[in-house]
This record gives sequence, C-alpha cells and structure tokens, in this order.
Amino acid sequence: MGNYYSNYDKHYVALDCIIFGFEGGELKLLLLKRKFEPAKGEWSLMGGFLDKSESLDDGARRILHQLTGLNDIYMEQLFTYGDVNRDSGERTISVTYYALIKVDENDRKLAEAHGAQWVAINKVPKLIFDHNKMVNKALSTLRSKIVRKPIGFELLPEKFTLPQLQNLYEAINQEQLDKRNFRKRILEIGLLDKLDEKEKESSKKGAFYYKFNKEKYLLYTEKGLLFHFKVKKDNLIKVSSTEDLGI
Amino acid sequence: MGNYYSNYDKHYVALDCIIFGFEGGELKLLLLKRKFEPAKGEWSLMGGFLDKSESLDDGARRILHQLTGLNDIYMEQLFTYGDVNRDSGERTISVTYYALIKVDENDRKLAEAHGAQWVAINKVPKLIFDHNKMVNKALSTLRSKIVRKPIGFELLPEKFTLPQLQNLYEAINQEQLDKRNFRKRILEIGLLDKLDEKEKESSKKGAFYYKFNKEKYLLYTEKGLLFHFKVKKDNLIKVSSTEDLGI
DNA sequence: ACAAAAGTGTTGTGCGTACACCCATGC
DNA sequence: GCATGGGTGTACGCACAACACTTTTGT
Repeated sequence: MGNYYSNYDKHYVALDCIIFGFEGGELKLLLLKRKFEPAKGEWSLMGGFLDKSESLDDGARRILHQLTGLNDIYMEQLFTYGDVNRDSGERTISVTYYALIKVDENDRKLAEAHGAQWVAINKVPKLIFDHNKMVNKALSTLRSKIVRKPIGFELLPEKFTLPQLQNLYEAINQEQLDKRNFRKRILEIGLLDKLDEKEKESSKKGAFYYKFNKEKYLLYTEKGLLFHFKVKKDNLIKVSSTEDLGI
Repeated sequence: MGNYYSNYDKHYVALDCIIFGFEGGELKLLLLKRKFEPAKGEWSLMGGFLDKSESLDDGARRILHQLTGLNDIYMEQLFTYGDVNRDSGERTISVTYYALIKVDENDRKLAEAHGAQWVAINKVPKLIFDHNKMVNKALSTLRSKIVRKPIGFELLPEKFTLPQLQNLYEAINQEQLDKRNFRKRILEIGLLDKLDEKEKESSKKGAFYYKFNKEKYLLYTEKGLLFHFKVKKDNLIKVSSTEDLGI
C-alpha cells in the first residue's frame, strides 16, 4: 500500500447499529443516552468510529460487542448516510447496520450497565441527528426481509413455541394473523423441528417447543431452493411513497 | 460544527458507480480504464473521491456527470464496501451507487471521449479491486427491484414500444417471457399511455409507442397504492446461497 | 366446571400460467 | 404472396384467505 490519494479529503466514518430484540410480545430497540459531546445525554443509537485497521463489518461487531457482550450476532449492513451536516459535531459518514438479538437476562444487565434500554418500537423517542430515519429504514427493511429469509428465529430463543413465533411476526408487521394459516405455512416450509417438550408458562394446556433447523436451511439455500413466507399478500406489493423499502 | 472527534481515524471515501444502459437488446454497463495509479489502465467502474463539502448523493451525481454529461439520472445507493485491503492503493471505503441511463448517441460520444465503453453485462471483464462484486450485487438488486418499482423506463427513451420493453425485462432477467402475459400485466398496471405513433424500424407492421406516465405513478405512490410486476413467480421466491439479494 | 390458550381442515376464488392464431406491411 | 414481427383471449390449476370448533389443564 502506497501513498496515492493524498490530494483527496479524508472523513470520519461512524458505525451506527439498529439493534432489534423481541420481548413481552413487542419488537424493541436497544437505545442509549449519548455519553459524549455534542448532544451528550440525548437518546441515540449505539455507535462508534471506524478504526484504521478494521473492516466495516468488524467495526460494527466490535461496537455491538461493547454494548451487549455478545458475539455471533445476526447483523447486516443497512445504508450509509452522508449528508454534510447530518452530525452536528463534525462532518461524519455513518454506515449503519441492523442486528437481531435474542434478549436475555445477562445481556440485559450488561446493556443496562452501559446505560442502554430496550424501548418498544412504537415508543422510540426523538433520537439525535438522523437516527430516527435510520430506525425507520431498518424497520421497513426488516419487514420486507422477514418474508424472504428465515431471520425471525434470530430474535427468539433456541426453543420457541408457534404462538411465540406468530406473535413475533405480528409484532414486526403490526397486524393480526390467522392462527391456522400461520401454522400451516410456517410448518410446510419444513425447517421447524418439533420437540417433545412443552412451554407451560403462558397457558394451561402448554404449547410445544420448536427449533429452527439451520443445517437444513443452509443445505436448501446451497441447492438454490426456496424459503418464502408471506404475511399478507398486500405486504408484498404495497409501495409507500413516504418510506423507501430499500429493495 | 466544532472539533469533537479528533481522537478518531479519518478515511478516504470513494464513490463508485455501476451504470446500466440498454442497447441493442442487451443490458450493458459503462466501464472505463483507470487513469491513475495504482492499477492504472485496468478496467474499472467510474469512481472518485468524496469531497469535504458534498453529500454522498451529490458526490455520486458529480462523478456520473463528469463521465456522461447527464443530470437528473435515476440513481440509488447500493452498498458500502470497507474491507481494509480492498483498495491496493490506500485504505478506502467505497460507497457504491447504481444508475440507470437512457443510452443516447451524444452521451455515448462524451463517454467515449473519456475512454469509457458500454459492455454487455455478460461480457464484463475482470475489474479492479472488488468492482466485480459490486457489479454482481447491483445486478441482483436491479433484478429484484424491477419487479417492485417501475424503474425499467429509466433505461428506455421517452417513447418506447411494448416489444422493446419486453426485451428489456428479458435482458435483465435473462429469460424468455410470454408476449400475451407480458402485455396484459404491464398494461393493467395502468401507467402506460399509448401514443398514436408507430415505430417502424424493427418491423414492417410497426409497433405503437407508449409513454410511462410518471405523474400518475407519483400520484399512486402518494396514496400508498401499488406497483407490482412479476416476471416469473419463481424469481420472487428463489434464494440463492451464492449471492445475497440484499433485500 | 370453567376459563384460557393450543391445536386442527375445508372450501371458494382470484391470480398466474400456458397456449395458437390473425394482422399489417415492406419487399 | 410471403416473410417478419405485432397484436389479441381463454381455460385450467393452485395457492391464498376466510372461517369455527375441540382439546388440554390449572384453578
């Protein structure tokens, strides 16, 4: 590596993470109060600056790890924001990632130790800079992605029940689903393994646990086979002008 | 704006454009030979460095204008590439955009004056750095987007015939379509206005010209109405492992 | 025994797909 | 008059959506 580009401007590059979790039947975001100037004390996404020696993906993983202590998180790059004045401190390019995590007591405590909180998606407060815009984009991307890739499982524990899974889909898409149709379609995909065990907290009868069969899924995708889950047909074809689906 | 972030690293930020055109029944890319070191003389996407005083979108537009002389181009951010060693010169983050342009003789000459060439999508040579990866992603994004948004028209002249439009869809998706089904579905969307004029170059009977009614489309999207065009059902649901659709 | 959530099948319909022939014109 | 590409309609099948009752068990 030489010294070729010294005529050009250099920029701060930030990484901001939109962290989704599912808890108490609600889709939530992990938010925190910013700890440094400018805008210290205001609500913000988890973020940080890209180091010289790390890739974008590595940087995003590092930042997520700082806050949650977790590794091996499902995470994808979302979009890059670069308006000149988007950051009131200095001109900064922000590369955003969204992450899906399984909310867990341990992580919860670690997050709280950092001053982070899980906030229900429809109670997200005013965030700094363009972070609300980022959240909206992440949400619409999540909605359009969840019907095409089996990523819902990233938000649930290893073992989950079908009513839980249905709640998740309902929370993400903000709509009620028919129980019979949901079960039929999600099971006929053939990627859920039924366990013998039942979850007995939320009902007397108890609901059977299921596991997502990741190996089978990877096998399928390698062969170019399909995953497809529709919530409602309309969701596939509606294009709203206010929000770009990013697809 | 103050001086808040001086502890952090700064980075070169490049903008690389994947420029699609449609000509002679083929989907093409505008490529050029790199004019500076490193990798001078090798095939490359059109790119440049982000200036201090411009947004990402503005930078991408500036770069595209340099090469084509065009303004008001359909253009969307694609993805941001940031591996540490992706650029053999110096560490550079690349924010990519794809653009759809109406190939035209004038522009063609301007592009050629810059040493740029239109290359058929399936004859794209080895490009520098990770540019081939960018092209692949742009192509799969284009494919998945064209069935959801009426962007095909950005690649055609104002006036076009239905056979031309069908050719375009076929070129993008690399498959044959049924003429009757294509016409039925594309017309029932209700966004094409038939003109009285005929195109007589490519057939003796001549094919009627149509125009895309952009005003009507914007009206529809404002109301949250729908656009949806399926090429083949399978294209909506196939998930290939090798390429991420980015949706 | 009753409340509360889990679990289970069928039917109608609308959409997507497959398919073949006539039309207009230039040569 | 014939070759070339443009233009048109229908029938079938499948996948999605709508819908109501039984089961289990803790209290």
